[in-house]
Amino acid sequence: MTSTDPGPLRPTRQRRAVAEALASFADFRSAQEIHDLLRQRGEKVGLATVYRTLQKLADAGEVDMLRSEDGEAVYRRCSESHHHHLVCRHCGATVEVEGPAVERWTRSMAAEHGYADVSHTLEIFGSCPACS
Amino acid sequence: MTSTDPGPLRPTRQRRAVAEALASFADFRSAQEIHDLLRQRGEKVGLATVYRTLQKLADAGEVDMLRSEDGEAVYRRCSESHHHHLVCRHCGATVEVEGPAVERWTRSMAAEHGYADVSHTLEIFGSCPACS
DNA sequence: GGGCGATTGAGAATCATTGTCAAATGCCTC
DNA sequence: GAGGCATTTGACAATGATTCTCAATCGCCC
Repeated sequence: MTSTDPGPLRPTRQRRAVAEALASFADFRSAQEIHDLLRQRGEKVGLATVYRTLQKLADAGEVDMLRSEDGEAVYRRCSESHHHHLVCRHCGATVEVEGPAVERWTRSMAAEHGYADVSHTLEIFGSCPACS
Repeated sequence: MTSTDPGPLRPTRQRRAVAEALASFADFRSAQEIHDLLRQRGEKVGLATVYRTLQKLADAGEVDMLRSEDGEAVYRRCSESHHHHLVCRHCGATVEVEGPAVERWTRSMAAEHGYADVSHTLEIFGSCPACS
């Protein structure tokens, strides 16, 4: 089944460390940056473990994952409801935005062309007030 | 200066080959797939050249470039107006969609938070009629 | 035809991400 | 609290896309 089997997911020291690292950031960070932060804090966590943990958190919907323009995966803790991001392309400052208009629009576009089981990705980039 | 003068862009055999390859596809292809096609056709074009050419075409706005879910860059020739894509996640069939609603929405979201110089990316994924 | 800068190609180099597999750990049962 | 066992971890190799290097070629203009 594609329906996610919740699975056990044991709370280990490493997983807690990654979760805390995420909590200390306000914007998107790559797995490598998170790994570096943990290193500096003295937490010993393997890089592969950071990747694995981030993926699981993303699957569980506890963090957002998106691709920066050069294709690198970046993560950020987030509210649980469906939303999108307004990201400053200079400093990375991020605002969560949402609105039924887009959701409705994507759904109707998909329906119009007979597409089922629809999902979408939407990110907005710009210069934040501080960087303009 | 960072602002690079576009420059002439010489029409070479290789660039023509890549352009023709793109013309023969209706959906998104990776640089590697395009390179393979050229190989099969007997055209001798280096992989690095295919990458370079695709990037230039994308910069010039003659092709669309987007990232598949696993971060790979994929390209497709496209109409010139601003639009988005409805992509079948099984077979890759693509439909170009557009609508002022989203454009308006993203602009107003950005304005509301004081962001300037706004751009956005939006892709819709689903199962096309043939794959459902 | 010649000059010359743009372009190409082959392969090395980079770099994020994933796979491997033995060792370590968390949890459950007794 | 000890033992059994599946999950998780970590160090490092492997993968795979993309970029870099640089000498050889090519296209354009005179």
